[in-house]
Amino acid sequence: MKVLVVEDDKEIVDAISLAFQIRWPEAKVVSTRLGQKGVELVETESPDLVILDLGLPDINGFEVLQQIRRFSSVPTIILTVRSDEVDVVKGLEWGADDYITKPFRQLELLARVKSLIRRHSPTEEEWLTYGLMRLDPVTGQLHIGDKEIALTVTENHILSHMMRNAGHVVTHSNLAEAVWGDDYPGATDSLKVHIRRLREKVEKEPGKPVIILTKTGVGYFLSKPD
Amino acid sequence: MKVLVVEDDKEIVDAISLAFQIRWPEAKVVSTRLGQKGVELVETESPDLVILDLGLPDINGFEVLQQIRRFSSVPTIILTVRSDEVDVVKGLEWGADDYITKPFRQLELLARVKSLIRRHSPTEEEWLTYGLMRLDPVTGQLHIGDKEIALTVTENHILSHMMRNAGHVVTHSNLAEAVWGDDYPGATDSLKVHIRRLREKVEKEPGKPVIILTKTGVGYFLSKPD
DNA sequence: GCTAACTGTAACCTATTTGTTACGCACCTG
DNA sequence: CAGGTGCGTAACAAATAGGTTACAGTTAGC
Repeated sequence: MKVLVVEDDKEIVDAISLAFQIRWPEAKVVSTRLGQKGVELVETESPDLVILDLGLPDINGFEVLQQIRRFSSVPTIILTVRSDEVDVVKGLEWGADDYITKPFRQLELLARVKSLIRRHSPTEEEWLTYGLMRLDPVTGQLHIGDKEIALTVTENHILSHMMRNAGHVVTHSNLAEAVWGDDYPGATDSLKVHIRRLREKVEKEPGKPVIILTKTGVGYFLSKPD
Repeated sequence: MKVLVVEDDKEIVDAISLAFQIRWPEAKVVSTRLGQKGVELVETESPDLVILDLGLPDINGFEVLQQIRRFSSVPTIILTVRSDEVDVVKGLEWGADDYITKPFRQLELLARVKSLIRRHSPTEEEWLTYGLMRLDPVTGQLHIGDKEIALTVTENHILSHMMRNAGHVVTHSNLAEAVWGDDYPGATDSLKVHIRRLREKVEKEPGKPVIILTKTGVGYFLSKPD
């Protein structure tokens, strides 16, 4: 468990360190007072959690958050003296997971940290459900009613991504990214083949799909479950 | 999107409903003043989000949360008048995902809700709204009241451009540029065909449009909503 | 190292979308 | 009222996107 604190006020850093020392001694706290350095440390230290002050001496806290989010989804709590609601909204919209205003109480900080870590902890197993379908995205086992169907990894990627966006259209590029990662080869031709194969497994009549539907020119979406 | 509010103070319920109505109209708000009823509603209504007051007339809010957590991991925000830190810590440790203290600001509530929902469904989308119409310009899905209509990419270009210029007349050339890019072929004849097709999807009587109106010699515009 | 399963490519077919054209109607102008 | 302009409408043709299938290369498991 490693925590990165990006904060220029030494007192605050000490308070945070102390809080962890007392209540969560096995956690390691790393800190820096510069935003730029903070971004680098996220990369080199790969912390499990970032606590980020919005008012930094070098660059704006939002800027730091934005840069971090370009390559990492590390849980991040923003810290602000201002109780200014605009900052909070902005921070959350830019990808922060939580915020806390200074002055804060130790207990509250730790409770939020704990809650955040729990949410991100990989132990939580999740099932995706949609209508009658239940999918374990870890194993690719799909249940429809009492039938059990084994999906291949690619099919699993596609279907789980669609189920996570239940009811909404997901674009071709979105799906392609979910399957082949950030930059995928130009030809997304195979996508339609995979869709066909999925339909073969999922639909009664693959030729007349009622679950996996097409949005021409855009992508695919799951029909609304009754 | 369905929200369950468990709260006995009618004013608070109204405030929450109002906040959603204004800023997130497609969300449905269900509420009850009793904790026991709240637990049942989580089961029967399967909301996407629960907002739970800790001070309820029948049973303690923690009790409610605990019972919910026995069978559901629905994202839950707890609501408390007390800024008492112990409550907050306890709530978060018992499985709440976030908390907010009364009195709260609409923006903050919605920001937290949005952040929480986003964690549960990763696609964030921006909607264009105008009167009863809501359009997702990324996918071209259009909602009018409870109807969902699929627009083609061209129709999507046209309508989203008009919605972005809500209430103002957009010229033919403006629209043409929005659809076909900087320099479009001379004949914008097809524009009127697309307008016709849009009206077919959007208007009750496409022949007597009341939403997409013509400004002869200039272009088209959206009628003022109500 | 062999087999079965999975994946991507290509060729061909079908469906949908888009642009074109022709024509009708309303309105304006002289 | 004749002629012109601008928009609406419908039918058709072209272009594009998606569906389907077969096949071959790759991978995984035994």
